[in-house]
Amino acid sequence: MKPKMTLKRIAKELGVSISTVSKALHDNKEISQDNRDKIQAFAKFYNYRPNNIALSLKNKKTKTLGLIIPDIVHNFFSKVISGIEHVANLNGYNVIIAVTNESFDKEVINMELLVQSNIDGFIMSLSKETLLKQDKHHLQETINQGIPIVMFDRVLHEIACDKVIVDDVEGSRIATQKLIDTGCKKILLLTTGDFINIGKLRTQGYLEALGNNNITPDSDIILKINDLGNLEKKQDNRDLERDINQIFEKVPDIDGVFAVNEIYAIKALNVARQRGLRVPEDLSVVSFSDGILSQHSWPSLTTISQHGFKMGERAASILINRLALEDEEKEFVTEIIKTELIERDSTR
Amino acid sequence: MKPKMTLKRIAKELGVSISTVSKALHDNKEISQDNRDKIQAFAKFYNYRPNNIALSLKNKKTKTLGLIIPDIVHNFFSKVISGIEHVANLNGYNVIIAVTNESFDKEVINMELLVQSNIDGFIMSLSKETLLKQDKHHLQETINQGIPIVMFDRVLHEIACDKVIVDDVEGSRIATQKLIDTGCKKILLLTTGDFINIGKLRTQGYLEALGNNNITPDSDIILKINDLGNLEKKQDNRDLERDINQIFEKVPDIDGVFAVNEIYAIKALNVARQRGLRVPEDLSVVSFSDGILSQHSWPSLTTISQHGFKMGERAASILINRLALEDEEKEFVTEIIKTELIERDSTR
DNA sequence: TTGTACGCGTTATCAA
DNA sequence: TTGATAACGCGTACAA
Repeated sequence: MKPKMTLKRIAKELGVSISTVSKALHDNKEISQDNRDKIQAFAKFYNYRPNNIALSLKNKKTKTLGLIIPDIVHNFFSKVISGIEHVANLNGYNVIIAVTNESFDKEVINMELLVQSNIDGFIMSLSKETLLKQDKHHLQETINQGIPIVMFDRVLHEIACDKVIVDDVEGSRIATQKLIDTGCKKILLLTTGDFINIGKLRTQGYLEALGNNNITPDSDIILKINDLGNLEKKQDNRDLERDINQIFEKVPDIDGVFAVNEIYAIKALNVARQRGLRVPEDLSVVSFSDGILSQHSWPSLTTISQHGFKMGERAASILINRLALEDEEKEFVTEIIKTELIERDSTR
Repeated sequence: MKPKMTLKRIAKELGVSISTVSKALHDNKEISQDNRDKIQAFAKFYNYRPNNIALSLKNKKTKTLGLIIPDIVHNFFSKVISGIEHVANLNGYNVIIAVTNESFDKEVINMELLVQSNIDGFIMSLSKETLLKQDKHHLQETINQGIPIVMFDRVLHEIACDKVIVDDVEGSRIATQKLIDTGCKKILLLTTGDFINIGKLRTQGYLEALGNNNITPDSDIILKINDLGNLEKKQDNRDLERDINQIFEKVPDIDGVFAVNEIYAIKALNVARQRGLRVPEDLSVVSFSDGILSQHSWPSLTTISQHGFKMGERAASILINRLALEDEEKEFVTEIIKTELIERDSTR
């Protein structure tokens, strides 16, 4: 195990000073062509690479981005990470990922840890608990420290920073309209509690679509599911199926379902099967979040794609651009990623 | 935006020397109790945190782990990452993730990049292309540079390093045996090309189970699928369903399917549906890799769980232990994570 | 054209 | 009990 090449070692071996080596490697004209060639050849031969830590210490930049997400075992977030990774690498940035597991405390701790790791900026999606508590002191604090934040998907609009979001209202409107267009009259909405802004917004889109078509909303067929954890992981989410079933019991002529995420949609599919309803003949289903479940379920789900990969790409490039600007003057932007209706077999 | 607190600033404010401050903050008895109290209080008040970069420069340790994975949008890898994150954070380590997209070149480049970021060690799962080419120079090189590697799942046994794997042979044997136990006589195997060692090993387990029960293997019902990319993402994987269908055409009395991953199993489910076969009454299906698809498919899939989270945890703690040892003497270990049969609705 | 010296923030050694 | 100094690796302003 050979020790690492450094400017110092090169200098000693070649009998010149460190700064000569440094300049030569930067192809500085101050240094004679002869020496430049010699030093560069030597460095190349021994595969010299400048020490990033030393550079970081000097430049006060680590070329590292901190990424805070609620959950990594989640198709949407995985896609976002992919997108972030992609443009980060293109620009010579590394990405450190920290997972909050939807916990406010872990979000705060992770951010502090990453700040101490001297990351240059944050990309983050807030935990459910943070959204619920509406506690944003840690966010404001990091911004005050001069560390820029780009929020995506789950954002807090009161915070002055860049944001990348999906037009949840529009996406839901389109989804609901699709159901109406294919003849649905009674559309069950499966959504989250209002404290999650995406749940709230998607509910709003649903209501707007109904309004546009002069359909009176019926609170009996709006189910707000309050789960703080991660439903995908829970074994005991039978409860949800039971709740959905009860609604069908009460309102048997439901002919459409709009679910704000894939899991809810799958549950609806299961209930339909239990009740002998054919999808899409008797019941149409549209889901938000185009993930792996939608593609492989039976029947495959018509969904609203959030373009997670693209969201990640945009978030990363916005952050990297801001970091490149040095002096903070550019206005904060809120970029809206267009959603897209992907038609599959769960609708007519 | 206030400038960061440093030893130097504290020293100046308090009118003492930098080294006094440093010692006081380390509660060094050399420094008078008075001064220690004063300095510590001051530091606490101004929320002083030592600069990790400076520490890294001195210690030649970054407390950062490099993670190289083929694909992040993949349930199994996500779980492994979760496990790694978990123990890494517990031990004060950060994790930098790089994705290879199954490409050898990206694997090489990413490793070089992370080496330049001065990560302390690697955790990695090899790309399909690397397995195919059997090119391992980049692995050997990093090891020679004194950077430890822990490989998981997709490993190369010729490389001297720690490894965390699943007993693919045993898992497959158990899966196949389960099918045999429930009465299957003709079991279709859906596997990958042999160049992927997990495909090879799982095939071996299948064959062993047949042998144990005096069943003669039939090459007509062994389908080796050669995909280098990521099948999950391909739209045109209809081909696979067609191929499976053809086998059923040829061998109509197939009554069981063992698939080495979830996607293949889902495809089998689809083909069964097309052919009017009831699962599990007419056809039983067992899959490897317990992911989100297995839980939510219809019927839900009996699978072999690889315990991805645990694999990640073990890989990380093996690496962190080795890093703590400093001088390399400990023997390399190969840890085998027990698989587990998770029975769901696709088997009787 | 080359080299010296300093600073980034920290710790450790040695001198006062 | 305290402080000055060197060192980690690099870049650069300035001196030679």
